[in-house]
Amino acid sequence: MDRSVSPKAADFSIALLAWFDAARRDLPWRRARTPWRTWVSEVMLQQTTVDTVAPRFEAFVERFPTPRALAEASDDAILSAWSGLGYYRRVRMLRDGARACVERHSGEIPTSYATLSELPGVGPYTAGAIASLAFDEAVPAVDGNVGRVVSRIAGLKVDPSKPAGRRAVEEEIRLLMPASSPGAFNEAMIELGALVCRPTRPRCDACPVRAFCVAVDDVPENYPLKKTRQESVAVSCVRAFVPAGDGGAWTVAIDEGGRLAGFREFPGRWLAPGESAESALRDALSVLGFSSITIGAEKARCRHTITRHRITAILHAVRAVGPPSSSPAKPSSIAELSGPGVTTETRKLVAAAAEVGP
DNA sequence: TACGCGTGGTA
DNA sequence: TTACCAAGCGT
Repeated sequence: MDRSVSPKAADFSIALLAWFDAARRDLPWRRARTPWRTWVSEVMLQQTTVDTVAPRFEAFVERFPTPRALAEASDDAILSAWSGLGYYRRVRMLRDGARACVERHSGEIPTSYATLSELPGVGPYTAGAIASLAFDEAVPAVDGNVGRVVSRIAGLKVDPSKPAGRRAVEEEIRLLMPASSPGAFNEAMIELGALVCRPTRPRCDACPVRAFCVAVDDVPENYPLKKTRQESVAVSCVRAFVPAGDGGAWTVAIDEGGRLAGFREFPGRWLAPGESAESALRDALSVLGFSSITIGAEKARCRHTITRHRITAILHAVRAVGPPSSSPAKPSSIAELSGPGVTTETRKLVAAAAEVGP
């Protein structure tokens, strides 16, 4: 590797690593750099901010200290431990990856990029991050930060979120990366993107590698190429608060396989254009086996966004005779309705209803 | 390849 | 208020 590193690349690394040594943040996953802690943190940080992950990281690795511990955990346990992090599919994939370690590697985490890449939920970035940060393998790890930093430094007019753009960025990294400390190099590039080479208002005046940067003399914000975004869609849904016991209400579990699988929510459904809330609720509750349905007043409403769907959820008070025991609907206590087993939309509705009054 | 997947923060 | 995300991955 060293033979391909030019004197200019060596100067780049020296400047970058000196900056990182002084500026690196004290983050939980950096305090003990084990392979498992690295893996967990990288998955948590996918599309999720440091401020969201930091307060939840230690509790998770304390509860599941090894891949084997997570491999053997129940759905309820992992979803509860992941509560508040979003993208719940990630923790199921992490568990699948942990199970693969148990089944194929005696519970150990593979040490090479190639073998890490064969684990479920481990893509090019995560494999590169674990291999380099935990095992010091000299491989690129291109996340959103690194894609932005490298496209600016090299003046690449590519979209690093696409495979072709990512490969172009990886080629540049191979020219720059020092054989002596690839892990520190990758982590420093990520940190540079987060603290200095930001998406908007980059702090080029404080950049340790501005002497090597093409975009600093251009318009840095023009790099990298932006991905085209889907238009967001406004949708409404109606839900029923059918009392069940002391402050509680009937809920249904979301089907396995769909989004938010495993969480509970108030019964209801999307509102078709022009459809009345009353007929939609009557329909949804009948399907679940409720009878003698009386739709009451609006009890609460909330706004909630899931990816590109802007949802307005409206909760109605409803009186009805409970369904037979064969129904998927079950009673939930008031405590459960504001706990980690329900969707965020449900917690918002419960909170909004509490503000109005019981 | 384009899309779906959750959440909380910022402009 | 809405737009745009923030350390991606699987399908």
